[in-house]
Amino acid sequence: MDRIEAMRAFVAVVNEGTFTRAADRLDTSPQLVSKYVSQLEAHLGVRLLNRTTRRTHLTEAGTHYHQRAQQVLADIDDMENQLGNLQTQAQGLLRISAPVSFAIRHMAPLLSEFQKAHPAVGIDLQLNDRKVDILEEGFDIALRIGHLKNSSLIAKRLAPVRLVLCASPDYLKQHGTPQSPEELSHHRYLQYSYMDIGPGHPLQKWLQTQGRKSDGSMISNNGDVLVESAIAGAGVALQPTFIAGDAIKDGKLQVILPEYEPQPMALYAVYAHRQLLASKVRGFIDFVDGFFGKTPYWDQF
Amino acid sequence: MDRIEAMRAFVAVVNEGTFTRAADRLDTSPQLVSKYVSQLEAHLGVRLLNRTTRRTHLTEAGTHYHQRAQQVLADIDDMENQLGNLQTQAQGLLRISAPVSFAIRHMAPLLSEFQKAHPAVGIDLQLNDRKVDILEEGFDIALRIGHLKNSSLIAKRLAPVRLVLCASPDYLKQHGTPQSPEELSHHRYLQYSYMDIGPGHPLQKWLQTQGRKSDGSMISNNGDVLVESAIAGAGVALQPTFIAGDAIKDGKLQVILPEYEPQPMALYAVYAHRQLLASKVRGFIDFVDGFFGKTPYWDQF
DNA sequence: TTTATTATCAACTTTATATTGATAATCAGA
DNA sequence: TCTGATTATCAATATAAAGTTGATAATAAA
Repeated sequence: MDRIEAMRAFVAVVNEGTFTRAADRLDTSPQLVSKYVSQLEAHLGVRLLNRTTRRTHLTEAGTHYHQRAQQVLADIDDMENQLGNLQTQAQGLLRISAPVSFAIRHMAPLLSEFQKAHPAVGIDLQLNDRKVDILEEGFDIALRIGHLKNSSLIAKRLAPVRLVLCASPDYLKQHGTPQSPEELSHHRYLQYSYMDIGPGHPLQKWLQTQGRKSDGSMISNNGDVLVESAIAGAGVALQPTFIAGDAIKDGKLQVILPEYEPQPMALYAVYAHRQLLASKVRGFIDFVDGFFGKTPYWDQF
Repeated sequence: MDRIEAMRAFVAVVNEGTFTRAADRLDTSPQLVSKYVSQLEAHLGVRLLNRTTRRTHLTEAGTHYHQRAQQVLADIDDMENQLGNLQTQAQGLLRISAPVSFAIRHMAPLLSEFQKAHPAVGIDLQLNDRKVDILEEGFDIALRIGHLKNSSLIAKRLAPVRLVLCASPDYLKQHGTPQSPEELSHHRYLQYSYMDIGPGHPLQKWLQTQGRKSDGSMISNNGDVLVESAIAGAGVALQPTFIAGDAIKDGKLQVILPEYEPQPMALYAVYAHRQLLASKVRGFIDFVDGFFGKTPYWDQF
């Protein structure tokens, strides 16, 4: 027995006066209403209604139960409506984790446009370059850059992320512009801590050997710093275009060995499940999907 | 799906932290708990829990739902407990309808002893000689005297009700003591309005003919009055011993034609149903049953 | 890596549900 | 008083759901 339905049946009988009219109102048969009320009485161990074939009368217990049951049913309905609204109206707080450098440069317009479209959604944007556990830390969505390993999470590809080797024109004038990967060995590498372009790539060997040097080399876990260093002529950086794009466009950096550009990575939105997704999450995914286009503005140089 | 059980499962999972422990607490299988929560989510159209194999985390919707669901469940439990107590503890107001003359003479000690045994039960005693509709008028029990027609009501026999023909010794001295029904025709009958001893009885004919006379006859719907009149020597009365008993014992009235005494009627407790009887009603029925014994005290003359 | 724990799935058995038709009780009006 | 209409409930059956068991994938800890 679904006790909630049974309670609804009982309350309907009391309010409508007869089993038949209650059945009409609940879109069911009088037999079923009768059964429901009987089961409810059996469950409670109390007679709620004195019924003849022509009329029904509440017992003392029934009077008490009716009052409170009505309240409980109203509570449940209210609760479910509230959840329904939460669901359809896209409201609540959307917690997003995003990579530091990307977020600083490119997320402000995205978020402000999203909030224009969904005014009831609050946003909590946390910048992290480590791989957060979105469930454990309570994130709705994490934006990630890289080649994703398969996991139980859903990943939606949002934009390509090109990596380019680049250095300042001044630096290249001084040290020469490499024409092949081998010539790179004479250059200083501005290394990003978590860089991984995959094994087998022509540049891979250079990246690894440079990383091991300790003579005046530079490592950072922040791409902006490395790009700024490259602009200042400190060496060669392998960085995504969403960081280096502006400097390239302005002529402050020059792309080298473009024919050896690694396979592009991608920006992903990662979230926990596909079904019964809160609409604030659904809405954000849909919104950000296609926002940057196939060739994002930062790649237009 | 029983939504209440599903809510209980969800709340247990949240409070216990895992599906398995929740299942332990609810004495069921983790599979079932999982199913319940899934169904609840499907019903609500919202994901309530983000779950991995190792841990569960509430969603925003889940947090809201958990709070309110806990409240609703507590409400329901409280409501049912209250009804349970009402049921087991015999409390509430017991509404009784009883015949006027009987109640006046014999119910006070019964009721006061009953209330000693069940202090939480209040009594509303309404005196009526008409046949009340106990459901329509909201009575729990009606005491009735007579031969009951079968109906949908339950009738429990409580005591025999003997009818005796009687008159005052003075009256009999003046008019003679009848030795056969035929001799009654010379006597004045103090008639009770609703008297019916059934067809075929030797006295039946006399009762009917006397009732039609209009010369100084006496009719009342109250037996006390008729008995008082008989004591005063106004005529012969056919009245129950619970009214006339005292006067007979005191010698103020004399029984005549005892060998023609009608088949005894009975005092009945009439109530609406056998199952799920409120315990105040059950308690009263049990209490009054046997209270008067096989030969009630008013018949001991 | 291996082992243990956990949530969920899938298939099945058992139980409950809802539907239909029938019945007894009651009321209204003739 | 009788007939027809209304009403609650019963009984039987077809359908759907619940609950059970064993298996699987994912994760955490050893």
